[in-house]
Amino acid sequence: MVRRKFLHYKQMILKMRDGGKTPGEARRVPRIGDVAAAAGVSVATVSRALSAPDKLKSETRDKVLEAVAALGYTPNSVARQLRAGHSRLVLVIVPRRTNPPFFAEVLHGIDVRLAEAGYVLITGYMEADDHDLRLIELAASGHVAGLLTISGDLPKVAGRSILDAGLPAVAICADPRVEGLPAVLLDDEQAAAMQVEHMIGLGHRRLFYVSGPPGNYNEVTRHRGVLAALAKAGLGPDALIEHPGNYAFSGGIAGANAYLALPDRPSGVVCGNDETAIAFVKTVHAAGLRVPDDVSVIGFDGIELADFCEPTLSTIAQPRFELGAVGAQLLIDRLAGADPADMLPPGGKILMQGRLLARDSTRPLGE
Amino acid sequence: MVRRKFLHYKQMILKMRDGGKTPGEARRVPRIGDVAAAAGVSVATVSRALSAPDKLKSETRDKVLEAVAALGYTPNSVARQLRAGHSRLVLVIVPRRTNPPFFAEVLHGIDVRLAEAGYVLITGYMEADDHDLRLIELAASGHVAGLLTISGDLPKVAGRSILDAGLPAVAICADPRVEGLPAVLLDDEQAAAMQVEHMIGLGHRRLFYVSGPPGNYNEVTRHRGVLAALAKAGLGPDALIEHPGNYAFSGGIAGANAYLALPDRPSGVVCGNDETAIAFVKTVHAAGLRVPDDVSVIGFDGIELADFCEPTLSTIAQPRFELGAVGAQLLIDRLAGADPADMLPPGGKILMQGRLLARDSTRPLGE
DNA sequence: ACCATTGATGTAATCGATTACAGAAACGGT
DNA sequence: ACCGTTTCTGTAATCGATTACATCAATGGT
Repeated sequence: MVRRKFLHYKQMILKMRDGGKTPGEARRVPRIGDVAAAAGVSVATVSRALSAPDKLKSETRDKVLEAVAALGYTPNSVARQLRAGHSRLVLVIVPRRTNPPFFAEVLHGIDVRLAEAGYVLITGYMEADDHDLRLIELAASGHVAGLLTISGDLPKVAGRSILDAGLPAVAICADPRVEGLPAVLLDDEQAAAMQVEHMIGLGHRRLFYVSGPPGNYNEVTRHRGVLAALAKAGLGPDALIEHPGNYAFSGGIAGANAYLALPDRPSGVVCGNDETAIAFVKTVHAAGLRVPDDVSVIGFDGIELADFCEPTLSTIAQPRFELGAVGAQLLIDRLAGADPADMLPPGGKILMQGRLLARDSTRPLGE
Repeated sequence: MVRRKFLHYKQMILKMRDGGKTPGEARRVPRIGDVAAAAGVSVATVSRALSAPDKLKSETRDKVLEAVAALGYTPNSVARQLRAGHSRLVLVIVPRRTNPPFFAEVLHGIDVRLAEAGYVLITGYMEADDHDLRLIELAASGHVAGLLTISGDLPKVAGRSILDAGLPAVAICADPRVEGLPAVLLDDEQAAAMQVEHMIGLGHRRLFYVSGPPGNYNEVTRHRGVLAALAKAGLGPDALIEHPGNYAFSGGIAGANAYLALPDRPSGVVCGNDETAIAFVKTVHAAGLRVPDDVSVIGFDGIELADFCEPTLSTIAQPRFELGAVGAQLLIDRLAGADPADMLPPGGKILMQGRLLARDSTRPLGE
């Protein structure tokens, strides 16, 4: 009896919370039981009307669907998810402030593909070492079905990795080098080689290289490509002067200042990404050098903006949308139960090719 | 009996799904019951050890926490959420491909503030009319606690709005003009007036205006500011030639072409945002005009890049991080039960001020 | 030493949906 | 008309955690 009274009170609070201030307009979110009552059937029938309509007599089904529409009922997906044991949410780990124009388009590819397959995307922004625990707990909490990372790193705290949650995961754009983690990547080595070959093809024999962050997966791989291309052209490593960058404007400025301070400046500059290249161009311009007359500069990524700066930037276009979409598809297949080994080439990675965009920031040496 | 057998089988499937192929390594995700068994206590005690530690004898608590650590237990937040009736997820509606450098920073502000308050952000990308239903259903599904929109529009399908779910919501950067919806906005009218006043202060008496998308909230408000500033300077509306834009590169190109075709070109150009301005400069440069020698151009937003193009772009800086953070805080307060009326000025909107950045793309007329 | 009070822990109801099984109704064959 | 199918719908168990209430132990006051 006392118990019943308590429940009644609790119910009132609930009503007030859901509805509004005036009791008259107290309109709570309808539950499956409300629909059942309105249609004069059981909750099981309502559930079936929505998820397996052909199991019902058409007459009953219509009655239920009418009630659903009248009440504006949407199934509570939290309850559904608890019962079903799996969710339709995918967590995407994104580096927080790095290179928004680039990652926005990768995300777009991911989002479009996930949406088509009925999944919803949760973006987890990750700073270098910050906020990791929150994402790890989110992954372990049963809320999400799978994991994508377009950041080179994965949240890790005190030896606890986000992968410990055992979620199906796929890496996009950068490879965290984790055993068994499928990855969709640009062929960075080949693409970086294209940068260098372009320069060499224009007659530049000495190059300045503003890299990405030392140790970064993409940087390491691209660096290998740069050296390989030089070697292939018969040039030794002394043909290359390197400056460590960070894939951001600030790295381009610092790189340019280092370049300007050089006694004998190379005629070609290879940058780790477009933002770096744009900042580089801007900085050497300010110092009185002209691009491409005095120095040729090439970027990497092919962001839209590279076509809107002065001069337009030669660069390597990444298939950003496709990288995202293919990565998302890989995860969708795994969530559907496919074996990664069946979908991937032997190395466990899908490599996509970059495309050289030769524009105005590079030109033949001495012309 | 038969039932028991079925359950047993189901359990096996669960084990295999959670664990792996080899029965030996079948490691399922631990539940609260597993921890209770391991610690030799009831599930209630485990729950209390995690959420109300001081209600337990320290001895018991330690025993439980040990078991938690040993098993690597993380509470299933789906179950928790179902029981609690509310979640820690906040859905942010973001325009899909528009102006990534700008929105990325607003999102950053939102994310930082939400994270501090223990919330997790879900990004719902929204295209003009696409994918709306998915977001509406997500909002109505009980998964999210609140709603932020930094897109001018809100998902709406067949008369059903995302606000019908009754979630606490806050608008940031753009005002969907919905009764009772709190908003954190730039003082667009004032900011646009600053653009014009800057131009007039430099002696430009006739202006070309590449607007945002006609009808867009920001555009409408800024347009009002432009006209007000002209009137204040004693200039009639014939001092302004308008071209409808779209806040993207393409709008800047189209605007520039329209400008170039003019028989008598105004000496000052006011753009709806920085991307538009950058594309405008690029296009008139290609046609042989020089900025700022032949024409002064001012942008809007203050994205990082505006300082890295040639010439550096005069613009109005928006406090992007703060807009996001303040908007997030407003929602957090509402979720904590605060009355919006207590937090907001009478109009229901918090207006933040823009800041003029006078750089190289504008200069006194005739100098 | 006994009862009252406080404190610690356990039992079981609960959140809202799905679904196995049971039971009822409709149908067909003889 | 009766029985066996098939078709449809209802009852109740279930997902994993939280928490009101019950219960039991320990403590203190007299």
